[in-house]
Amino acid sequence: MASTAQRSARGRATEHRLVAAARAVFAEYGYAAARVEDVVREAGVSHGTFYTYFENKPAVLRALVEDSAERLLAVAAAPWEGSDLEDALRDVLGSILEVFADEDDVIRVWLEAAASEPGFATSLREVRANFAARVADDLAPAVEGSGHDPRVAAAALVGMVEGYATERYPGATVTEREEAVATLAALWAGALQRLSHARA
Amino acid sequence: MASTAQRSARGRATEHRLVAAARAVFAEYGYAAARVEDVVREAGVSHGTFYTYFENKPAVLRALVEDSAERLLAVAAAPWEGSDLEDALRDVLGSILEVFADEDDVIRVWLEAAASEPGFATSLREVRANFAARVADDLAPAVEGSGHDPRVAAAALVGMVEGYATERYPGATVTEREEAVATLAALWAGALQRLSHARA
Amino acid sequence: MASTAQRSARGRATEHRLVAAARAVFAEYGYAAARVEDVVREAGVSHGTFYTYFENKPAVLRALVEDSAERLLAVAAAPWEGSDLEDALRDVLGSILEVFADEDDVIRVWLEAAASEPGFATSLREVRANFAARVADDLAPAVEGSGHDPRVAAAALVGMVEGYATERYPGATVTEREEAVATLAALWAGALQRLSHARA
Amino acid sequence: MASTAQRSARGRATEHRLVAAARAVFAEYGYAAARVEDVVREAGVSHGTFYTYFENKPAVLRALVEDSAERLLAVAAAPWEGSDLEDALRDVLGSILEVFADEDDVIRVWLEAAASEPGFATSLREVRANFAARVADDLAPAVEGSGHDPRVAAAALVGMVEGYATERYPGATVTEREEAVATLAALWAGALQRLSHARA
DNA sequence: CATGAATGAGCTTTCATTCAT
DNA sequence: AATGAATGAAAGCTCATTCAT
Repeated sequence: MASTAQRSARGRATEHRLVAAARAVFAEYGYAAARVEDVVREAGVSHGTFYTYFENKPAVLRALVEDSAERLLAVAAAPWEGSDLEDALRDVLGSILEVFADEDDVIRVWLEAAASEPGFATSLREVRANFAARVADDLAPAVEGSGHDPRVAAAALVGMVEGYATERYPGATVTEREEAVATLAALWAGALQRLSHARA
Repeated sequence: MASTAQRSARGRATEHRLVAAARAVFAEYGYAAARVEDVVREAGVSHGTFYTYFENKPAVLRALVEDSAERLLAVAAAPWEGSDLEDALRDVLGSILEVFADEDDVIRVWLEAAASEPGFATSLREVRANFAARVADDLAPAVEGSGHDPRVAAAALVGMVEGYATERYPGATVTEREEAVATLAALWAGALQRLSHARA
Repeated sequence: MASTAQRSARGRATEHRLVAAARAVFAEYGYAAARVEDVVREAGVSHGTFYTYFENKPAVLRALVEDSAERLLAVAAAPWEGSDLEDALRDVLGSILEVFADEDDVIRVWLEAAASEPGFATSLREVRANFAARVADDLAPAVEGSGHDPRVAAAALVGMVEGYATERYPGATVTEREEAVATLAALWAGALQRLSHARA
Repeated sequence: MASTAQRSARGRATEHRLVAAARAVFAEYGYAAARVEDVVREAGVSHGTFYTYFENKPAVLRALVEDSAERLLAVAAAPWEGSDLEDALRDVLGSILEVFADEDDVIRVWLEAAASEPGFATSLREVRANFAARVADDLAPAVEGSGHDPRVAAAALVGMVEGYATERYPGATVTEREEAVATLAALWAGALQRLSHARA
């Protein structure tokens, strides 16, 4: 039962259509309001077919979330490289915004579902903690002796990117999107510089 | 026969217990998973009584959200005063975090409900836009001619605070909470300074 | 949530109607084929009402079965009194057939449900074991030294009554019913006499 | 395209595996709870194959039941031979218990299915009536003038055997099984003797 | 004001059965 | 003969909402 079994090519195609349909339907109605019926209609399959591939409604979201989580964790783990800090930031922020742009619809329902279904809250916490820990580790040396907690700064900086990425980026023009990377990198770099100069 | 009518003292007390119960229940289960039955049990009243005071389930959340929105808009509108920028930021960030600490549970369900119910999405957008506009206006002169869009910076800075406030602040120790204001103010001030020095 | 809560008089009446309706519907269609919808239609209540009183379909049958089991266990435990063996047997067999006549419809579905739902199999085994143990104890002295196992004889005699009671008794005429008690008592008494005279 | 068609050797083997699988699955889960999916998994064939051999789920049970019914009717029809009554009874009861031991699993589901599906109720009634009529005919002369109804006695005696056979015999030890024939024969003979001596 | 029994629309899920390959 | 993906009718069950008391 559910999507672990071996599938024929036809089966994989159907499963994929269901996943794509779920993504579209969840994005349009929200997770709570979306019905399995909406998903199967969108996918053009029968009701029963849904349950050959997914155990239930949470299971499709889980499939979507797993993919997004994987991409997010990959960006979080990637090396930060560049000629200087701001250059490295531009690079990594560009990647992050790209993932956010692609996965925005999934991330929104993930956030929604996390409020009522503990499993999604857990996976969300994990991804965020991963980003925050990564940033905090990078920050730690610079912040040393400043009296500031690198974990606080990390949470704030991660929030800065997430906030921009989810609130403003999806509706932004191409031009704004391109320029935004530079602006965020500048903000982050400036913020960091202030912390590292601070004396307790 | 919803919550606009004149109430006796007893009536106001019942209504208040329902609102408090809804807040607790929504916080524990999430908005989607919370049932009217859970709310009335928590409030110690009967099923029917709920509908004497609220038209339906969204209506209680609306009552909660209206209060939180009012407080948030008040902080957004408050004058930013202080001997220098960082001092003013510490002041306003302190107020914001205080509100977030109080209203955190409501804000979470608000975010959740916004995903499936347009009304809550609208009010949420309004409050965020209010903050972002306020910050963008404050930023505009400093950013002038830097090539950076003040609206991008504003969204990012608002996101920074919201991110820290919702993710890390609720679980933080008293000490961290006290120090966090200074850290956020420093980050914000440093970020701003970099923007204003940038040349297109 | 199910029938343990305190009920108003009206509530008890509704619950009773549901139990009676379930009894009739199960008897007509069998347990497997009976739908909750059939029960609520028969009871003249809505679908939802069923679930205010019973957790699910098995739960109503459980209510019915508990009552029947209680009556059966009461007959099994009653003292066997009479001027001689056959007289005592007539007395107790009369009681048993009376209960079987009343509870026949419940016992049939109980048997059916026991095949697919372990809970009902267990309760059925318990009641039968109770009868068999009671009879075996009564038999033991008479069978002593005969080379016959009183438990085998007990199972057979209990089966004899159950077989007649469920197969032939329900469709029997009043006259046959009255005479059957004497016939069964004679069979039982004769059977016993043979065992007690047997030599290993 | 059910099981009447001509089959290749391979086809007969598949059909046989399905029948055996159904028997095992029905015995384990009961008829109502057993799914066609369980049967085909047990048989190691695909879903579609089931319907090449059987029209539907009842059809496999029918196949099983027909075999059991045939064996039961054969014992019912067999001549009762022996040096005296008890000897003849031992002979016939031994045959009956043997069939019951073999067909116990089928008989149980047959009983279950009879409660919800009229066809199985009919065939069951037929087999029982056959036994009862045969026994009643044998009894009639001996009971003549006793005031007892031979059909009542027959139903009781058949129930005695069926009761022991289904309740106690399947779980019995080899020794008990061997001795049980003698005990049942003694009970039956004793019971009969009492009836024939009775005066109305 | 308060109660809680009753409602019924709506959604999820199951599973016997079909049919293109 | 065999496969297994797809179907869709049927239930089961939940829960927001109503209303008689």
